[in-house]
Amino acid sequence: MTRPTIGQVAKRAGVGVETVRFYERRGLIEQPIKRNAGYRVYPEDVVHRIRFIRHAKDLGFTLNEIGELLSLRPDRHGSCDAVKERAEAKVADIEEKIGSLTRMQHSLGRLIDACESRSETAECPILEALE
Amino acid sequence: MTRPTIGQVAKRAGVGVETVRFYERRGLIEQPIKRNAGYRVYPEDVVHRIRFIRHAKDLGFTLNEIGELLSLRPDRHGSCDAVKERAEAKVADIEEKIGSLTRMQHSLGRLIDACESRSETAECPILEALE
DNA sequence: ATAAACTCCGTACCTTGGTACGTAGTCAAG
DNA sequence: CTTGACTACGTACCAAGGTACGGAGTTTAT
Repeated sequence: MTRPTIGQVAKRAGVGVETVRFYERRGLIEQPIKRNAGYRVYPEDVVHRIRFIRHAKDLGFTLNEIGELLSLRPDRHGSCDAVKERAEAKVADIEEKIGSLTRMQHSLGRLIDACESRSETAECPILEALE
Repeated sequence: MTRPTIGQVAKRAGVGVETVRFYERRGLIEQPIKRNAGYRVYPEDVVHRIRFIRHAKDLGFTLNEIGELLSLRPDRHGSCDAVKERAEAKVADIEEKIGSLTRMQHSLGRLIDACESRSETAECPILEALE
C-alpha cells in the first residue's frame, strides 16, 4: 500500500481536502513531503492526528489549545520542566471541564427522575446545575 | 430591590449588554417585560441562566444545543416522555465527553511520569488518548 | 491518448458567536 | 432643568474555523 495522498487522508479522517490544507497552514499537522509534481504524500499517522483534532475540538478546545496539546512531548535534550509544567496546567484545565460536565450530568439526572416521578415542579433543575 | 435592567443583568452575569440582547434574539432567554419607554426589566433568575449558557458553551455545546438543554423541563400538562428522551441523549453525550477527557488526562499523566523518570519517548503521547 | 478524477495554489466566501457603532429617546442627580 | 449615564434599535463589523471557487497542471483508467 502506497502512502496516502491528500484526498485519501481526508476521506479516511472524515474531513474535506480543504480542511487538511487548512490544518497544515495552522501548523497542526506537519508539512508532508511533496512528490514530483508537488503532490502531498502523507505518513500513515496523520489520519489519527486529524481525528484527534476533531475530537478535541468537540470537547471545547480551540485549535490553538489543540496545537499545545499536540506539542507536549518529552524533550530529548535539556530539561523536561517546561513540558511538565504545561502538561500539568492542561490536566487542571481538563479537570475543570470534567467537573462542569459532571455537575451538568447530575442536574440532568435529577430532571429525568423528576420526569419519572411526575412531580409538579415548576422550576427547571438544569438552571441550578452550574451556579 | 427593584428588578434589574439590562445593564445590571449584564454586569452581574459578567457579559456585555449586547450579549444579553443577542441571547434574547437567539431565544435563549425569554422576552423581558418592557417598562414605559420600552426598557427591558428582568426577573432575577435570568442572571443564572446567562451564567449557565456561558458555562455550557465553554464545555463545547453550541448555542443551539444549549437552547435544547434549557428547554428541557418537566411539563405539568402532558407527558414527560419526549423531554426525558432528550435529557437522556444529552446525558449520553456528556458521558462520552467525560470519557474522552479522562483518557486525555491519563495520557498527560503518563507524560508527566515520563518526565519525572526522565525516560524518552519520541512519540507524541496524547495522540493515543482519543481512539 | 484522451477523458475523468485528482491535485496545486491563492483568494473569496460562509457560519457561529458575539462586539461595536450611530442615532435617538429616557432617567436620575445636582 | 440640564448634564451624564443608560437604554432602544438596527446595522456593521470581527475572529475562529472552516468551505468553495477558479484556473492550471497531473495521474489514471479505458
